[in-house]
Amino acid sequence: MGITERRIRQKEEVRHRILETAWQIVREEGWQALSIRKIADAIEYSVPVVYDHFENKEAILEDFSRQGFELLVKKLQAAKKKSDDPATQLKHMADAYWQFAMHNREYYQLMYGLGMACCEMQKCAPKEQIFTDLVMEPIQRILDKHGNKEASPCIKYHTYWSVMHGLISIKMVADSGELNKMVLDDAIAGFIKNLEK
Amino acid sequence: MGITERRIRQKEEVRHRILETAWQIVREEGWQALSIRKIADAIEYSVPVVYDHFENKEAILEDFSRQGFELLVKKLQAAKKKSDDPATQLKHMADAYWQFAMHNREYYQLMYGLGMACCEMQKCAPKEQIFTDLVMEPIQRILDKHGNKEASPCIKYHTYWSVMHGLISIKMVADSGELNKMVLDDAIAGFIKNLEK
DNA sequence: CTAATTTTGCTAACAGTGTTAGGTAAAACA
DNA sequence: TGTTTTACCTAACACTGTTAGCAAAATTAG
Repeated sequence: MGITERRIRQKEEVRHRILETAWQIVREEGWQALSIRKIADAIEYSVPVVYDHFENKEAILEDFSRQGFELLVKKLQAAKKKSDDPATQLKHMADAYWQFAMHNREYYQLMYGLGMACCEMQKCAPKEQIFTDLVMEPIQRILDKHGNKEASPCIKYHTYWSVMHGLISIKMVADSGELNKMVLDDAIAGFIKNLEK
Repeated sequence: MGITERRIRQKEEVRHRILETAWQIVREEGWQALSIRKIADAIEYSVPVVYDHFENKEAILEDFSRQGFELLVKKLQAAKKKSDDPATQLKHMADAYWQFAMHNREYYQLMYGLGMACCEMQKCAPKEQIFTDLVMEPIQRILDKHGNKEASPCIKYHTYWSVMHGLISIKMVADSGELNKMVLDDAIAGFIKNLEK
């Protein structure tokens, strides 16, 4: 009885085309230009069909957000593997984070934009956990190596994260040109030096 | 001939009521709940009257954004005046920035939210200049005092700004509780220490 | 092979949004 | 008093997300 299988496959294909089309619209016109009707037109179906695959518009955005987090985690993991030295790992991850944001602006805007992030971050607790592990571990190693027992690794983790996010988010909204990767490198270098004290 | 004067005053009053009402809606229901029709209903005028005072909705938001920046600059200036020591000034300003963001969430969301900031920051070049002066000067003084000639004050300025913004913006979207003012203090302390090297 | 049932997809609407064209009544001026 | 300006409103346009209800097609059961 391969009939139902075929139907599921067909349904999956429409779902895929919705996401594909939506992504194309976002790339060409930005997030705020994305509408259900535009998607429906592009995939040559009527509007309610879109609602057969996604509960609402937010569900589509959440899907992209999830994709974005998965890609980012992969990039960060790959960056971390490039070295065994914790300080170098933190530098490489900052580099990867910067690259991700610059080459996937649409993802980044969605993931950390005001619209979604508040809802998304809490739902993505496991993903947040990955981030924590990824960053906390090298921080802890540096603190241990230098016998820095006063510093809280949790606070340091948030500091590291904030420095990266702050730089990139400012870069995104007010790309002044002066704000290049040197600033991030400087900030991360300062952060690491402060860990070693 | 005080007639025209009175009419100007009346017109100004309606404009003021529009802003007042809009602000109330934002406080009670958030930015995304603000609509022209709601404003019109609340001030007991028809919709087009709103457009006699503001070219469009964005103009209303820009007005709030301007208010926000003015208030923030005042707070930063006041914080800076509390001390003559440049490091203490940077700390006090970070403190004031944090306080501003926490006690004026609506302003902060608008000023640095994805929607406006891109358009706003460029228009507000003079305001940006104030920020630059406010922060760049103590940074330069610290660098000079410690004979740190390699470091670029421009890069340092952006670093300082990014650390603050990053922390607060993450706090805004994912208020985890762990992310408190201690993190900011830690980050700023590290930043200053790195200036003195 | 026919009849019942599920699935699929559509039209059309609802309740919003920002924005504007066009007309009317009131106020100010000559 | 007549003319012109101003103030204001109704009604619409072109969108948005979302859903109710119906018709046709595909699948399943008898």
